[in-house]
Parts: sequence; C-alpha cells; structure tokens
Amino acid sequence: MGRNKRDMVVMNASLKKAGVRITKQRLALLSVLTEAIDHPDALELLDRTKKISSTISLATVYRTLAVLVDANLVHRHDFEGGGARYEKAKDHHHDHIVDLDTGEVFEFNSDIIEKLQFEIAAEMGYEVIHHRLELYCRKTN
Amino acid sequence: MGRNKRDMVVMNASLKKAGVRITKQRLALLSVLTEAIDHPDALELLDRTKKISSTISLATVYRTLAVLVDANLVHRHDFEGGGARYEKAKDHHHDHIVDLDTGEVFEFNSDIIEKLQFEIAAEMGYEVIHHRLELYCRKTN
DNA sequence: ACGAAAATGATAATCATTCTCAAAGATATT
DNA sequence: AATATCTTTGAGAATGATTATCATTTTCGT
Repeated sequence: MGRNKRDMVVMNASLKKAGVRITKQRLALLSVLTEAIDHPDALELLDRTKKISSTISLATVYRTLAVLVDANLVHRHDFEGGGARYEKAKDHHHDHIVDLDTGEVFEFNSDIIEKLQFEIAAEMGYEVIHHRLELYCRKTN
Repeated sequence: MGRNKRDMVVMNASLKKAGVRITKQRLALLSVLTEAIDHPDALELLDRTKKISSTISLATVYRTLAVLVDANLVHRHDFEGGGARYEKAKDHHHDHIVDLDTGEVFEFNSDIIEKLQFEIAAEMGYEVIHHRLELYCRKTN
C-alpha cells in the first residue's frame, strides 16, 4: 500500500510548494489522505495516521489540514451532520451525492451545470470563486 | 410594520398545522421571520424578536427554529463561516449566491440545473431528498 | 553542528448548539 | 372561569467540533 519512494518525493514537493516545513506528521497525514478513497473526518484521520506510522495529535491534524486546505492540496467539505470531512484535491472539480442512510459520499460532475452556474452568477454581476453542490439522496426502491 | 390581523391568523394556522402550541414567543419569532428580507442567524433573530415585542431566550429561539424547520415553515442554511442562517420557506425552491465580501445572500433558481441534478442522481440509482447549491462569489470589476 | 524560526503535544478556550429541570403557560374539560 | 394535564420557557450547564496557548522539540539554511 502506497507510501513508496516516488510518493514520498511527490509529497515532499507538495509541502515545499506550500511553503511549509516537512515533518513526519505532515508526511504521514498527507499519505493517509492520498490513500483514502473516502471522505474521512479529523478524528478518523487521526486514527489512520497513528496506525500508519507516526505519533500525531488531534491539534496537529487540524493544523495540518488547515495548511493543506490553504495550499489547495486538500478540500474540506461541510456536509450536513457531524464535522468537516476531507479529501485530497484532484485535478478535476466534482460535486457530491451524500447517501442519507449510510453517510457514503459519491462524486459526480456535470460540465453543463458548471457552465450554467457561471452564467447565472455573471448575469448578476458576480464571479464565482468557489461553489458547492450537494445532493442528499436515498437509494431508489 | 407587518403583524396585522391577517398575518396573525395565518401564523396561528401555520403553527396549528405544525401541531405545536401557540405562544407569544413563537408568534413573535415567526413574525420576525416573515418580515425578514435577509438570512439572519439565531442571535440576530433573538435580537429582532426581543425588539419587536416579546421576552424570548436564545434557547427558545433555537427550539422554535427546530420546530419550524421540521414543519417546513422555515429553511435552515449552513453557509460557510459562522452559524446557521434561517429564512421563511417560500413556495418555490431556490439556490443561493453568497457575496464573500459582504456576507449578503442572493437567491436564484434554474429549472435546468434542477432537472440535471435529478437526472444525474437517478442514473446513479438515487432519489434526491434535498440538495444545496451555493455559489461563493465576488463582484466583477 | 548551530541557531533562528516553525511545528508539536497537551490542554484550555471558544463558539454554536443542545440539554436539563424547575417554574410558568396553554389547552381541553368540566 | 376553575381544574387538570401536558407543553413550553428561561437560565445555565453540557456538548461537540474546532482553534488558541505555550513550553518543548524539531526542522533547515548557514
């Protein structure tokens, strides 16, 4: 599982670019985020990071997440209920479907919706800096 | 301003329909929400309600808002930063543009986006229970 | 290896919101 | 209108997520 030499180099570069010092806690957390296929919250990230390697505290998880979010390496989501959840930034934007029964999160994207959003904002004299589209759903049948 | 006899009758009916007892605090809060043209938070609603008429506490504001939200008479929004903000439910669904500089909130709606959302969810085997689309914007120029 | 600057861990503080419970108020019934 | 019952209120304590504090440790350019 992940965290080979190439990954390390990439993560080092990411942190450097973010203008922050490289610590084992930051590398470990970034590695956890890189491997994650879901949208874990701070507590879950603390657990996973502790398991994988390092001594890390909740305070550092929050601090590091803030740094990574600022650097646009990580996205933070405030879905309904519970605390914020995080995911490593991907190169393409996407929106989310939240399963109300399981809490699972699925991603989707629609260029058409995207385009319409920008047009609507433009008509009102606004430029979209960022946006969120979340569909809270239940399985059909 | 507002709170004439007709309004009172309507609000009474709304509360009755919600299956809750009518108290002066609830009527006052509902009246504040009815007059509001913005999206105030709980503290702001507390202030306005106290001014308009009634003795009311923060706990009651929160409790009553929960009741009204449950009864679908009021919508609650979790925009980025700060606490939840509320607005009286209108008969048409709408989405929001949030001005990042002023905190102002504008409403818009797009039937096309709406339709696309349902189609996307349906394709993934989901039914949309509710959804949120928020554009965080800055004035152009 | 040295030292300035930054990061960490433990815990206290904060903020929004919910809970608790005794006292006050509302509603149905008489 | 008085009663009995059941609900709501207010004040403050409790909660949960997140941020701040500060002494100690670590990083990294020189």
